[in-house]
Amino acid sequence: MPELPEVETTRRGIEPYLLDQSITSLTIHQWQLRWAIPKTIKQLKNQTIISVDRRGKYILIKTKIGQAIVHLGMSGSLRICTDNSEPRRKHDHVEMQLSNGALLRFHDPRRFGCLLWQKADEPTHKLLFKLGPEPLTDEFDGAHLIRATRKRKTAIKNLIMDSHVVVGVGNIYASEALFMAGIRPGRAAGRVSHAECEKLVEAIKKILNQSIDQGGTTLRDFVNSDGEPGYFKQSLFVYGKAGEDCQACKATIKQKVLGQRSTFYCTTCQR
DNA sequence: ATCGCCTCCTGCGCGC
DNA sequence: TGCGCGCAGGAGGCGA
Repeated sequence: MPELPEVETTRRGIEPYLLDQSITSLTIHQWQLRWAIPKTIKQLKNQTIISVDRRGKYILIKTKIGQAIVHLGMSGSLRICTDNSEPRRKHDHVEMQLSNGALLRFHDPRRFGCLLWQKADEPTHKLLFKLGPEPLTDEFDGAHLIRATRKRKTAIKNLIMDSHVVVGVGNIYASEALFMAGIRPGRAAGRVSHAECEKLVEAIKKILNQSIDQGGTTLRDFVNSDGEPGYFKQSLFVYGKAGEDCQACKATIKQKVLGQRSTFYCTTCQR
């Protein structure tokens, strides 16, 4: 399940193959993703890619006349094939042929991802318009989280996973960051102290940065590789560890559902 | 404005 | 061994 570090690693992995290349053909094998791919996506053909950016978990492939907006959902991946004999796999829904001979493939078994098109003269896409700050910028700081949490009754874990508050914090790292900050996931956001907000912000940045650093070593897996691209197993303290001993205090890691999502925490380390 | 539930889909793991 | 069931999950959309 791609979290922000995986998406950023994907962006870095594909960027060198896409930048300054023109799209010589675009083949859609499956139009029905989370939302149907718009027919207007065909405008990409013969356009030159001028940048490959990321906003939250959205990858933005920009040309002069507009940009493709790609989301990997939870099972999506983007891969580069430089060997044209490599067969298309099941669930390779979109193929983008580039002028340098590379082929970009969008693979997504569960089809929770999306591929949308936005013309350059249109206002910011509604999916991108209301997004909160990037977690790794200075804009996301303690003061921001304090502001966002005051008088909020929703669980702090739900709040940090809300993309209007901050983008890119997924279910796994939400549990991990709250463990690192010593905060119970279910606590009302408004009851998290200023000092704890500062701590939580630092924990989120640390976890995401660590994971991106690890991803850097797997960049080559984005090209001509079998299996899934270089997603990485960061060493996790609580996620998926229900029933196991907490590595910090030996208490048993608990699991509960919060906002319809599995949540893991240590009742001793987190208050 | 805020909250919480629903939904999309397939692969996997479990129990029998 | 094989089958069927239920769960997992990002995040927008919607009803209350």
